[in-house]
Amino acid sequence: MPRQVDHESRRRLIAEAVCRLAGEGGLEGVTLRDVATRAGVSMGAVQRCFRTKEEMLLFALRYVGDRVGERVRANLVRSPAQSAATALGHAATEVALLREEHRAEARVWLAFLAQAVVAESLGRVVRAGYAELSRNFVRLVAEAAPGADPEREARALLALADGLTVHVLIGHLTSGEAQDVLHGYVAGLWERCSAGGDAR
Amino acid sequence: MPRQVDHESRRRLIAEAVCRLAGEGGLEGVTLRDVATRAGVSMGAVQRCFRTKEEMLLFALRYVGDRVGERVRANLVRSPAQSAATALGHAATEVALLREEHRAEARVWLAFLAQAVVAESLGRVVRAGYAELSRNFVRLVAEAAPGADPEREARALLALADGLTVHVLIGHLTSGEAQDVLHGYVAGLWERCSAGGDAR
DNA sequence: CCTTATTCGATACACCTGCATCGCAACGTG
DNA sequence: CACGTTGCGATGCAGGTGTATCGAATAAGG
Repeated sequence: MPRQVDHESRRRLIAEAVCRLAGEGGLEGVTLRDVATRAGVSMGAVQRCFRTKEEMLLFALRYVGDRVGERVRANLVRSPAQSAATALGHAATEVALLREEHRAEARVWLAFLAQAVVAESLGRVVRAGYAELSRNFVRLVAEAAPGADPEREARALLALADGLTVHVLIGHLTSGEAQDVLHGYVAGLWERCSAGGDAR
Repeated sequence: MPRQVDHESRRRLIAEAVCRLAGEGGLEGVTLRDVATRAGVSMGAVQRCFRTKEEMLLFALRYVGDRVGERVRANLVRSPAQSAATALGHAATEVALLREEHRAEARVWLAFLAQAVVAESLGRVVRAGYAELSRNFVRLVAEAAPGADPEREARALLALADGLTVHVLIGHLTSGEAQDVLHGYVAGLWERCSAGGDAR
């Protein structure tokens, strides 16, 4: 067996090239040739790692999805140290990808999102990602705001975070404004249910 | 001057073909040839109406943006008859494009949105649309919830509506769940500020 | 009637796409 | 050391893309 290369690490290398390209020019700007160039390998290598372009995109999508999910989970495990409410705020901020250094990641995510609406294979992956996020959020909400309906509040928070991400990407909101909105919302949630019964 | 055709109506005809195609296969599935076929004209006619593809997409984007904005505005003018809070709910529901018959429009909008992040020309149009929506929402919030910070609440509501739209399109939420979240949020907003001061 | 301006449909063109193929180089094993 | 297996880079290929061009059909003005 000659020339054994670590396929998995190469796949990650290529996935990162995909992400950088998608962040710059959207998913339509992702070409096998450009990916190969950007990753510093030849087209043949890309073709050996992924039988087809769709397979490559699916891998890249899981790659970024996992990274975001991982960060949220990391936030969760060190949440006991903080109040559940602030943990919720941090998690939402994380999901909203508001920090400047995650802007590229957010662009990639939106590009995949738009494609996932019309491509069922991507849709499945995206849904799975959101399902896990949702579970985590429900848990956090139940802990932080025992009075409210956790399912609904979690859905609202997740949707709000995503909407804010999009609005920041578009340039309709600044990152600071979005953070302010998110912070205000979480504070309101905490206030509403610490006051007693569920809202509505 | 021979064979005078109504260019404007033909442009709208083509824009609708663009929307139908974008709703089915995303913006990448929009081809000049397919557009011409779908609109029932020849490629030459499309090229006479729009010098370039980008020009065509821009027109189509404004076309759907105007339609949504128009519906929101129509909701606004007949709002005096209803409470400002329910008017706000209706407007948000309208923006979220939750009704089944607007699902296609929502897909088109998301397709444009994703492209607008990386194409400045589309971005300007999208931002302009959101700016107008935002103004209307601020007015409604100020009327419905005098206690709260209208700017921030309007931003939150708009982002929430958009986020819900995306989650419904992806299949993470059903239309009913989204409507429930939206309704709950508006109710909470009303409750929070009718109780007195702004939240936080 | 003939000219002329305008629209339209078809086609040509250059380019780019994803995928398949093929020869060469690299390596562990006999 | 030879050898065969495996990876890889380059190139070929068929299809599709946006745009430019061109001839024909049409309808007004002289």
